[in-house]
Amino acid sequence: MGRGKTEIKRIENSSNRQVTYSKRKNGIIKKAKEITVLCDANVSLVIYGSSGKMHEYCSPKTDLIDMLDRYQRLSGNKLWDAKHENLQSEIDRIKKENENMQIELRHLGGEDISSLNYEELIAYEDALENGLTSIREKKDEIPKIMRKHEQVLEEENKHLMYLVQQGEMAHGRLSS
Amino acid sequence: MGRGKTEIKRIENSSNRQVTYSKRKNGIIKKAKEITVLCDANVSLVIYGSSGKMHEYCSPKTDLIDMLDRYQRLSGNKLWDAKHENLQSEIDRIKKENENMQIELRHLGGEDISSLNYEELIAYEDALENGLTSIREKKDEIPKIMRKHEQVLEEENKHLMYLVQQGEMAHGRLSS
DNA sequence: ACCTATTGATAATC
DNA sequence: TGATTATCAATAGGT
Repeated sequence: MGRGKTEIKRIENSSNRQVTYSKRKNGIIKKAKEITVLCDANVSLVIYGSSGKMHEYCSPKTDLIDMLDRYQRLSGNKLWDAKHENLQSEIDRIKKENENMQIELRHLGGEDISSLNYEELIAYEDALENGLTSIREKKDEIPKIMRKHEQVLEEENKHLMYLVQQGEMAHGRLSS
Repeated sequence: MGRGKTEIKRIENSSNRQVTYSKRKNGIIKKAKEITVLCDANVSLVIYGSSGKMHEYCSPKTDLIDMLDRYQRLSGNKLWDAKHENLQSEIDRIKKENENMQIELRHLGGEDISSLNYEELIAYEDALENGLTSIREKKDEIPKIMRKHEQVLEEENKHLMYLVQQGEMAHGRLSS
């Protein structure tokens, strides 16, 4: 387009090349914006000219990181290094663990149990009974401990009272 | 361009949107290739349509990873590090959640409860009792359901036996 | 940078 | 989908 057909080959004249770069760069960015709006597409675009300057466009709502994430998932290409992969797999592992625990907690709370079979129900029942027994034992210990503690305190009190009385008596003899 | 001026706003008709997306996507990719050749620019382009399909173009010689490396150096934005930090913080968050659940599970199992105070013990006791009640209700339902099912099967059996007998009698009459 | 002749892209249509 | 074409949009080359 323009005056005279343009062959698609490197423009040798450096300043023409720079001009064309600048114009076409704007054109592409404009088109990227347009397709974003017209078709709700997501576009990520990074351009460098030979001058070294860089320009980018990324559709709103997403950022480059999002785009790249999706790129990886859809293309199967790995952009991040092994370290990131490890982190990702650790996340997946932990999430799974997490989910399992959530399910177990819900089951222990008596929720979402319709899918459980008889054996599983019995296992949960046992687990709950055991837990309950331990908790109750501990709970019942507490008043005893408190009573014991109370007794100790009382004894100590008594002893201290005695000492105080002794002190007062001695004081009385000396000062009055 | 095309027949009638086009406003740059979301195309509501989904199939038109899809067609336009496809055409314009090709257009942009073509332009990216052109600027690459004409101006020796480097271009990285990733597009997704709402259909979920993804297309990319990246100038020859480089690949997306190169582009992103240069992008980071030139823009100062840290994609890898940011990504890395995000993953790490997500791991930390999930691990913490995980740990809390593990503690709760142990508590519900009656383990590691020496640090719990009286109120907490009571709360766990209540939770366990509730869970136990629900589990037991469900557990006790199962034999009833099985018995019902058994009855249905028996009835069905009876009916089938009857049909078989009928069949045999008819067969007997015809063939022997 | 701005201007226009001209090519290129594409919306509508089949 | 894929081709066609009337139109609009981008832009090459000149100033």
